[in-house]
Amino acid sequence: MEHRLDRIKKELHAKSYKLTPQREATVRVLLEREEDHLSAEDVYLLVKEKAPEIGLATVYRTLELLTELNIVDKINFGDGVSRYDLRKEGAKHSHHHLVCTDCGSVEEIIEDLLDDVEKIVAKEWGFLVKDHRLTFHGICKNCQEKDNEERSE
Amino acid sequence: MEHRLDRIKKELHAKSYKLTPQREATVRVLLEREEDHLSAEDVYLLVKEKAPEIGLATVYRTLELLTELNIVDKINFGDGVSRYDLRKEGAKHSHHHLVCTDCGSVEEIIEDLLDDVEKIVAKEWGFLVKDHRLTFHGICKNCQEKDNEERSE
DNA sequence: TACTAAATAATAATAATTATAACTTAATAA
DNA sequence: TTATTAAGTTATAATTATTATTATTTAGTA
Ligand SMILES: [Mn+2]
Ligand SMILES: [Mn+2]
Ligand SMILES: [Zn+2]
Ligand SMILES: [Zn+2]
Repeated sequence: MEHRLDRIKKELHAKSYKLTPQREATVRVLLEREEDHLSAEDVYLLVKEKAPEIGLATVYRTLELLTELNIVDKINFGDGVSRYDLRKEGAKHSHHHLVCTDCGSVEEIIEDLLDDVEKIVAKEWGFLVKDHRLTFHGICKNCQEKDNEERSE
Repeated sequence: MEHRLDRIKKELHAKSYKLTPQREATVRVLLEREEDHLSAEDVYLLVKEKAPEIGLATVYRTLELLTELNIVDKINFGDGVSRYDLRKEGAKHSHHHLVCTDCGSVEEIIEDLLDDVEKIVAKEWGFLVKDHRLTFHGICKNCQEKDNEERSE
């Protein structure tokens, strides 16, 4: 954790952004809750535990900055809020998501499954792909099993 | 156009929703601007030309209903608004998009490029895919050509 | 330690979306 | 056709998410 924090500190300094305690606290929250997909408000409430004086606008500004630096991805699952998702160390692209329409769970696919598709897009559409957003909507393994049990009772 | 409108009328009636003039006007706008990706406000302004007395909330309700019926897809390109995208006739899935980060243009890919990926997701993650959202961010053909010209000058 | 651009807190403002309540109407069937 | 009524609409208010403003503070640097 300290390792990744250090890398992020360096990325900030490399672009001559200051490392404030507020920014550090925000990054710590994102690292601690890496699996989650927190909204700005979620992040704000968690950061407040470490740095109670922080303002919501500062959290928004920090998340915007981290997005600009590609440290986090700003994603949207169709509820009214933006969510902020830490990139895996060294990842070039946003990772994929599996959203269960039944229980609401969100699984992550770290492996990049789009290489072939991107080749087609480059070839057929002449589009130079820089990044992607891929989300599947459907029924997660758990919910399928639950359904099966209920049906066989 | 009248053909597709009729189909949509029938889909509404099949679920015992009424076809009001406001809904018809909204659907007509969506059909006329099929290539575009209109926000609720965009739709509202266009519908007002046909039905000046319509309210913005009615447009929101109508778009919500059409989304529920999978006649439109509610999509989000990361600017602050939801956009409403008519499904192609008979399409089971939301289609893909190419968003140019340079000029802001949005191209559509109607062909479904995710069949193979979905098979992997089903097999490896046990996830039952019902729909997907795929957007590529990058540089469109036009902007690439413009860049090349400038560089060679 | 002093300097200064950058960042923050504490608002206020804006923009998008949803809720409420009184009125209107599309579909249905007598 | 007309009466009925659940569903839908308008007008407006409220809520929620996000961004802007401004006076104050501070991180990085010399
Ligand atoms: Mn994720
Ligand atoms: Mn589209
Ligand atoms: Zn589930
Ligand atoms: Zn372009």
